[in-house]
Amino acid sequence: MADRLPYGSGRTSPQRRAIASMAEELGRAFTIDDLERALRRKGKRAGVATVYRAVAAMEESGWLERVGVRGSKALYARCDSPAHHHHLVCTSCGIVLATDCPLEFATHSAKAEHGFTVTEHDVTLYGVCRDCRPGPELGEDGD
Amino acid sequence: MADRLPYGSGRTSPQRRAIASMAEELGRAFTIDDLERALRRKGKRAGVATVYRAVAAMEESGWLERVGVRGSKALYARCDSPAHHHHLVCTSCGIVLATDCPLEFATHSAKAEHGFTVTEHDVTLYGVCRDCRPGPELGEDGD
DNA sequence: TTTACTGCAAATCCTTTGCAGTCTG
DNA sequence: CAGACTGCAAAGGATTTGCAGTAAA
Repeated sequence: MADRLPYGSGRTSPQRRAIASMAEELGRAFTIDDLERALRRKGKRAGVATVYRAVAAMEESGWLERVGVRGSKALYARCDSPAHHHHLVCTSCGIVLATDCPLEFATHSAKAEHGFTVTEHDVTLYGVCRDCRPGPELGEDGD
Repeated sequence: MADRLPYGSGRTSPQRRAIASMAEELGRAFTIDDLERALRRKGKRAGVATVYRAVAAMEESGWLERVGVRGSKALYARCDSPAHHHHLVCTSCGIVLATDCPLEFATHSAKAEHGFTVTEHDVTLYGVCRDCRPGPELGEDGD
């Protein structure tokens, strides 16, 4: 378990517990829809509104993060790291890796070149993770 | 005018001409709604669907770019630069500045550290441009 | 003349909200 | 017991689509 509560100061319930453990179990990026489907597959049901509300609470508590979009649906993922970072989302399996913020210098150059003060930024890198990458030299040297 | 046609190989029409010139005139980031409003203010009308379709055509032809979101609405801006780049969107006045892609190295490190091959990325930096920045030492030293 | 563009309205899609009922603390 | 949480269904907001009519080429 994490040392941070899934739903901030909120109350718990069978649904929220199921939602939290499913988010944990999925391990990778998911949409609200993915989550619901996964729950249903396990025989656990939760109304759409409940899932949206629970996810919102978890996001607010920092236990979950919005890591981009897939089509027109928001993507979320479990993410404990309190440090500022960004996400590498595999478009094949949805695994989410965290990467340090690569924009410190961009922020600097924006200021230097344009006098622009960056206050926020949205960054998500999409691509294919090691395990999903096809290719000849994908040996089983790793894990 | 630009040496690139606003709406690719499409046909022209009074509406599309008005939409294109308004996008040009606005100069900064706008939502479909902003655009419509601006047109109406000039006495030019265009149905929502028409604006959406025209903007889609212009985006596809590369004459316009999606430069982020404002709330739940997509933000667009005129942007000729054919080179890969990202946007600095002023949250105060909406001016859009282009900045070189700051992610080459992030892409590299993603690969080096995680074996992750970045194929796409969404990056928009929000902040305050020089002209909108408040503060005492906003001298007229620069350009 | 052909067929893309227009406009309106209906339809989608994702997400949020209202409300009465249930359950946690 | 008070108030959060749940679920259903209706509401919302942005964007898309169907269709008949108009107008570029």
